[in-house]
Amino acid sequence: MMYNGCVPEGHTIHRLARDHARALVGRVVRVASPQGRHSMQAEQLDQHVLECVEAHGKHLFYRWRGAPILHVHLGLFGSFRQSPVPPSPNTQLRLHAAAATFDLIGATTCELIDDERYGRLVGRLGPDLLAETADPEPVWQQLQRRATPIASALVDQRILSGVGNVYRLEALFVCGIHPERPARSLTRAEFDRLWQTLRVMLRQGVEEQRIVTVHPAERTNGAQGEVPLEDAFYVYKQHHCRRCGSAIRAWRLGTRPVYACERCQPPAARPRPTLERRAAAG
DNA sequence: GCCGGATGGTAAG
DNA sequence: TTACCCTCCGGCG
Repeated sequence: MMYNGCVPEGHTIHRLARDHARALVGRVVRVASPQGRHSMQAEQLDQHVLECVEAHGKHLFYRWRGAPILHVHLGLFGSFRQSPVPPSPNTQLRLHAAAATFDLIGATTCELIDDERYGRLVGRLGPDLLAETADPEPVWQQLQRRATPIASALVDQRILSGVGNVYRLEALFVCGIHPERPARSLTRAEFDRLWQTLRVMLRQGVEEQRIVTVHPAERTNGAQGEVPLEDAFYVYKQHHCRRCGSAIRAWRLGTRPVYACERCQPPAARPRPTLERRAAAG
């Protein structure tokens, strides 16, 4: 299973946690590092019983009976492959129990950590949209304080966790919010809708193991069978708006590509005057 | 065969 | 802001 064969956002991580837990928890797991770069970690984990697998934002944590916590972050290229044929020579870590084999490839982080580091890592993450009881209030508080573009704030994992480049752009489109609007310019109603939209999108991604944000009624190639790539997104890598037909604008925000329909997502009409300006005017 | 991207993140300057 | 880490794949010669 390739999990899209693509770059992971929170939905991929949560799906992996679920699948790995079902296949491996409670079992003695064989752990090896075919590539050799993680032999030390493999030796420490081999033949231990896996107790649970947790996902926090885009981080994975594996807890073992009598061994340190395994921390995995897939980064941009990382993936797990299930019983791959043929196996990649670059396999960093192989987890195997009973009939299940998972190979880790290309992860930026594959390390053993203690509870203190675990606490620090999880502690610096904002609420995880895929956590059942994710609390929107601290996120709303943070956004109200920030002048940075909302698109940038949405992928700041300290504010909220699990959202990546595709989900942020798709959710902003669905909510009619321009990516460059200052985070603090959002109304509470806009924020609530954005929060809800992201939660629904991510949950759906976990189930479908793929990002498809376009509503079935808006797909051009019918709603049956596998959704073709050109029917998956509203704006990400698109050229024309599916709703109004205008050109999708593509540009760079920081280091990341962003896409928006500036007709469906109008830029802020008038920037709110700053305190200084108001003082000068008064 | 080489080059350039790609849904991420960190750390140095 | 920039460099860097990780892998795979398609485009181009």
